[in-house]
Amino acid sequence: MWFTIDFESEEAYYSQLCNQVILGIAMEQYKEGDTLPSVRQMAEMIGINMHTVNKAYSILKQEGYLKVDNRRGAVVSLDVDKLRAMQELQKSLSVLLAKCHCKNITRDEVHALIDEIYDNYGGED
Amino acid sequence: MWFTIDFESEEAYYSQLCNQVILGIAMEQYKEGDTLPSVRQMAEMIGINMHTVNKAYSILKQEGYLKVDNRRGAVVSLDVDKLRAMQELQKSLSVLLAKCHCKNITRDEVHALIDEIYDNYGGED
DNA sequence: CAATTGTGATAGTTCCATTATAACAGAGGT
DNA sequence: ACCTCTGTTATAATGGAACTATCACAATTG
Repeated sequence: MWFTIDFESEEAYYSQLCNQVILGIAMEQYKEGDTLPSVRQMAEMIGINMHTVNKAYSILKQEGYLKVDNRRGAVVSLDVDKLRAMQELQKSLSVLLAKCHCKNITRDEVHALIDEIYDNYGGED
Repeated sequence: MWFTIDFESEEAYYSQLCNQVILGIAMEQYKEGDTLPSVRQMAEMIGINMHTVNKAYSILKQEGYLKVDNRRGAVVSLDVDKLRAMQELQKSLSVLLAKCHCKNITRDEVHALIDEIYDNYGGED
């Protein structure tokens, strides 16, 4: 996986990194038990400060994507709290779909786009 | 429509207000040509500063939900740039659906949730 | 003229994001 | 034991965003 930070983006560096890790897990380039680069390695690799990487890893840990094993570093470990995830999904979608409706994007177009994106992630779900 | 600010939320006040206006338009409680409360009225009504309301209105204007008519105030005026809206939708969904996949939320569950939410907005779309 | 509209300038406060430097405990390799 | 690497914490400094406050101005309506 190739991690890169868009230094021109308005999105915070730690947020960009979080999202890329989640994308990597969803696309199964990182699987349960795999280790991510250490905070120092990752920091030097993508050109940001160690603490910014640490902040991203801390958030990912809290949200149930990683666990930390001293010496091994950050290990992909999925803690599935489906109920909470569904609640957050509903909240995000309510605003997102409101915008779609205002912009004349039909329900079917949203469904089609979702199928298209979901095909990039693991096989059968 | 009842506008309220959650002062305990991490979300910025201007962002909360933007989303509520968009929700109001999507649910057709505000229609093309309707006027929103003036920046001063709205500010006093929901208990925040005039300039924070102005910031929200400016963003909504730039994103094509309002136009500003001196003396009348903020008028709902939908400028549909569907191509841009689709691009932003795809970007938002790619991260959102990655999280769903990691949390074992199936494609069908996402489709069902979308139908449920979309039913709250205008009729036939 | 009076009142209200959006808008702009300026200033102050608070908080977040980011960087920098330093230090510490825990674990593996030699 | 010693060295090295891990995450983690503390502290400080900087820049910028969010929010508030006050004053002011051009434009429009009654």
